Amino acid sequence: MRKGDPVKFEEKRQEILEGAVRCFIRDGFRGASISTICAEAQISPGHLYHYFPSKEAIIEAMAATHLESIRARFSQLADKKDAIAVITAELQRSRKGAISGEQALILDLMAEAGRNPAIAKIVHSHTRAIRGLLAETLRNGQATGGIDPNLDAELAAVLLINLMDGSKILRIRDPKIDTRKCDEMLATMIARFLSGNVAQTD
Amino acid sequence: MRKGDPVKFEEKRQEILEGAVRCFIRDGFRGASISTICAEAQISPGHLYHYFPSKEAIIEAMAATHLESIRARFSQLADKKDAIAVITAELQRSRKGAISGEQALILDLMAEAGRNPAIAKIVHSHTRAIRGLLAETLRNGQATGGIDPNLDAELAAVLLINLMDGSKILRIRDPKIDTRKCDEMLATMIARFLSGNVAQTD
Amino acid sequence: MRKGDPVKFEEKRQEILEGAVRCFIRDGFRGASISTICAEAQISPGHLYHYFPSKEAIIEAMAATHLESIRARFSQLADKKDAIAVITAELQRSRKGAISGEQALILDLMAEAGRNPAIAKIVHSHTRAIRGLLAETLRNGQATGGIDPNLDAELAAVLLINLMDGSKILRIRDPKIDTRKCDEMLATMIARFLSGNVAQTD
Amino acid sequence: MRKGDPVKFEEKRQEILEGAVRCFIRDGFRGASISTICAEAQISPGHLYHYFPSKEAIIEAMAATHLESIRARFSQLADKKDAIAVITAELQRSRKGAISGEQALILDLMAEAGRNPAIAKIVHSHTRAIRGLLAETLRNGQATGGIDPNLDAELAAVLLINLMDGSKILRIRDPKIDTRKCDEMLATMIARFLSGNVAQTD
DNA sequence: CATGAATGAGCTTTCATTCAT
DNA sequence: CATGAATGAAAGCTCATTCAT
Repeated sequence: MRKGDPVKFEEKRQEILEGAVRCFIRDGFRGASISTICAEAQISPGHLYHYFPSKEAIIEAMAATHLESIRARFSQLADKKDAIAVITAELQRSRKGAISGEQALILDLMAEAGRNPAIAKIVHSHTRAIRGLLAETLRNGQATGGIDPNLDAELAAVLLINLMDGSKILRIRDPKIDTRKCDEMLATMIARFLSGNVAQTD
Repeated sequence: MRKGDPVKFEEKRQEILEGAVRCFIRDGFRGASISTICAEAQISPGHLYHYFPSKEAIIEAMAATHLESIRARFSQLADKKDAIAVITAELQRSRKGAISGEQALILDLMAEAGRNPAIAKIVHSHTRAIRGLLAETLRNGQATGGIDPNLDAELAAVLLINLMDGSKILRIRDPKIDTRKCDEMLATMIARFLSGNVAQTD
Repeated sequence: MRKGDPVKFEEKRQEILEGAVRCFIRDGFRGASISTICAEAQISPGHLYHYFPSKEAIIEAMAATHLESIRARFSQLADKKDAIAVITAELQRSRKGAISGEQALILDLMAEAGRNPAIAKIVHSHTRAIRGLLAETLRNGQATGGIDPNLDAELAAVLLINLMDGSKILRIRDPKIDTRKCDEMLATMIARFLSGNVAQTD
Repeated sequence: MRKGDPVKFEEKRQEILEGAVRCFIRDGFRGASISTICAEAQISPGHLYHYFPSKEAIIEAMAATHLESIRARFSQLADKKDAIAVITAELQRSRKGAISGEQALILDLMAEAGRNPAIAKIVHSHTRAIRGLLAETLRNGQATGGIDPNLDAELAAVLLINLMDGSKILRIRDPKIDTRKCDEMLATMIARFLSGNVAQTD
């Protein structure tokens, strides 16, 4: 696991992870085999272990990398936009996103986190980060108006994540769904939720 | 796959499936092995193949059975309650539900549906059924008042399923979450969505 | 690891162990592979694990069985003969013994015991048993005369085992050695030791 | 296998062998891996093959070197002392010796010699040398008195080696053994053997 | 109906060895 | 001289599945 040129080493690691992602999307964490990953990354099985000590470690590294890239994207969005726009942008990206099959990957990741403490830890930390970003955006919205100031920002952030998670399953449940209409109604739902109609709550 | 008494045959099948569910919850679809399932169902591996032609078939039958039981529950609820009550009841069941770990099972199922056409088909049909039930309940609500009549009931049903799916991930993302508060805010969200606040939507 | 007929199960286990012994003699513990053992025992690699949970377990079982058979032989000898005859008989058996290569096996076993606590435990218990038997025989000899009564029987037993162990290496050190003469001199050595010449000891 | 400075080359070879010995003691011949040896010798795997063409060659060189150092020690001892003192000195060294675990190494070596002709050859030559030295010492003793002149010096030397070999196993068979007492009785045994007690031999 | 012995492909991982730099 | 990236065969082991009883 030592290396000469740390830069090249890290590059190769990323290359392998990219191959692994493709395999995980195609076959799932358990379904993907080391030899498939090696074929995808164009290296020999022996050499893979130069970069990762175990399949487990590949999954962990991949989870960390993938979730971090999501978090980074959120961070950028959160800087410039209001909560609704952040969520909307993310949902659209999720649907038309560069990496097809990302949804299944996240589902696998969450299912794995339900059984594997190491993955769980990574997911928890990621979740905290995302939730924090969203909550802050919401608080900004509450300060500048437009968002119901009575909402607990942290909890509302939880629900927004909830919605985004659910929408990853949406296409699996019905691949023929009209994405456009669906996004519109999601926007409606979020808007109504955050704007603070008190009609039926108490 | 021969059978003497079709009733006993079906009973045994269900018994095996119940054991399989426990294994799938504990270890996931790939992680659970036939021999584990046999141990759980107290049956020999040879005999198991009397009831199911393959592991694949067990997963499919289990998916069908499990989703059907969810649908049946929904059907009962939908008869008597309004949409909000249906969702709320279901969410609470999901959290405090008899079978702990059911969430992970559903996640696994959805992830599998993303790769396995046979499972996908089962999920699609189940989704259509649930969505139909919810949409009908929503339409009733629109007729009797209390629910925004401008909402497309089918699409709104999609979103409600969305919320329920997402809330399966919620506890995995953060096991320490305050379930009570979260349920309350979910109710708020749904109420605001369905009641039809027009604040920011147009 | 369960079974229908415990007798057949045990028979098969012994059969596998016999094959394993041949492999261990030929290739050593580490050098022998599961697939070699399977070939020797004429079973498939998967099936081997029906009878033993690991290669480690095979080595342990084999060690236990092998050492036990040595102990049983000693036990029989010790009943009827004096110490010198016991050792002499054993040495001759070791040389002309049915199982050729047994010496290398024992060496491997001892080397393994030096690193592997599980094997060490088995060896220790075996050693205690053998030493006890020899010591008793020696004490009988001391009582009936012919063996120096001043000798500590336990310690003397240790030395006799020492001699037998060493003689396992003898043939490896020089395969052309004159076994006959060597045995004679060993008998002389033992006789002189046990008879109790006080010439140079103090 | 090219070399610039033959002296430095040989020094590095020895350095590697020293590292290898430590690995072989710890893990056995098969258990020790090239990369472990490289780590121990602080050298890269590629570079190691500059000095040795194969792992096999390392074992052989190590065997030759190690046995030669034993022979050299014997040679020194044999110059100045009588046979009993030589053996006693060696036994004590073996027990309290600088390199702990050396016993296991020798056992491994002998077991390997039982299977590997190249190693066997080295061992045979070493054995001949040691035996010659001991036999000469014994003949000296027979000439100057104190050692039974009727003993075949070569054969007696074989038995003394026998004893030394066996005592390498002693501590493995029973780590709690009282080394001091054991050494004393070994001295007694050798003394009685060499002094020529005729009590029960004819 | 029911068992569990048996298979063999495939899994993750290790390791001696080679080679470009 | 020296590195460590790279290979590929083989290791121990698991598992879905079949079959004789």
